[in-house]
Amino acid sequence: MARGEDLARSVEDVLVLLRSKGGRVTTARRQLLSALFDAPSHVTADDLAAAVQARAPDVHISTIYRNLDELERLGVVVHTHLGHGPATYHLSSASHGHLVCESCGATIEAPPAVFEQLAKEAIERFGFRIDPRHFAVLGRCADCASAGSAGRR
Amino acid sequence: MARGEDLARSVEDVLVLLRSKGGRVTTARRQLLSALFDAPSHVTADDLAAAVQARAPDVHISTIYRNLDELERLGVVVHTHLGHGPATYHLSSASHGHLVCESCGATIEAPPAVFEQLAKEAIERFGFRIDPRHFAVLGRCADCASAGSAGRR
DNA sequence: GTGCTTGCAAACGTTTTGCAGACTC
DNA sequence: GAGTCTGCAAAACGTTTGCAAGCAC
Repeated sequence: MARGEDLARSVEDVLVLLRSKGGRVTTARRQLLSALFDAPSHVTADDLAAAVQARAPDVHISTIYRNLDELERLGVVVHTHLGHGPATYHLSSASHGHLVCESCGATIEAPPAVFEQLAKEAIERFGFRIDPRHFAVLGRCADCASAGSAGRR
Repeated sequence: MARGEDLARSVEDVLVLLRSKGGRVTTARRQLLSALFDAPSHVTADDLAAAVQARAPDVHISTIYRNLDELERLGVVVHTHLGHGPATYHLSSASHGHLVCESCGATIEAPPAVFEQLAKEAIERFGFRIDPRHFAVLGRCADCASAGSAGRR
């Protein structure tokens, strides 16, 4: 059960983990990790590519995807589908649920406690173990809700 | 506040609603609605296209998308992003939350009660009004969870 | 040297768009 | 007849893949 998330405290930690699984340490990987550690949460693969390319221009977006995949397999990052649009990625240590406003796109990071009761209900009723990191709860933020029911979508 | 969902009890109801907004009643729309009323929940645009085309072969997938959009604007249908893959649509009257297993893809329809506490927390903490119809909660279903932590992804 | 990783280009599946013609009202 | 809706083709979008060359070990 010991997983990447426990060990991934720094870029170097992850590189060690990677090497221990027979992986190689490359510039692309080092830069991607560095971008992930620096990034605000909710970065898209594209954002990450831009950050990486600022320092290593030749790194291709497909390499970003491949490595994000790899890092996810190691448990170092998770990705989330925020409603429409591209998936967003972040370190699994920065785990949290998301509340995304359908009107204005604002994203609120919700502490796990908010999902606790839901998690409990899901287990009790269906034996279903939710993973609150992996999806977004859509709705209306305070501002948009009070702006009236005007403007659906 | 009176919205499509309240009135949309049958294909004809929706057509009336449509007409009242200056829309026209066409074969494509009639068939799409009929497909929606017949369909199990969680149908993709493609599924709907297939159902419609069984009776009206020339209806193009782009028409399906355009009309689903329109119907969503009217509040008659909602769409949901089930993890990866295509969006799924259903009548908003058939509203419910979704629990989707990341391992096996099983979909559990959860009654609104399951989301009640989450809804309350979100409002209290953030003034955020959740829309539990519009997203999926990912995790592990009972079978996959008990099958051990084997098989991440 | 072995074999994991990469860049590139090309494909993928889903969804959106522009347009001219067809149809509803 | 006015204006909405349609089919079609083509593009957009995010993502994945095959391949040969390149690099870490």
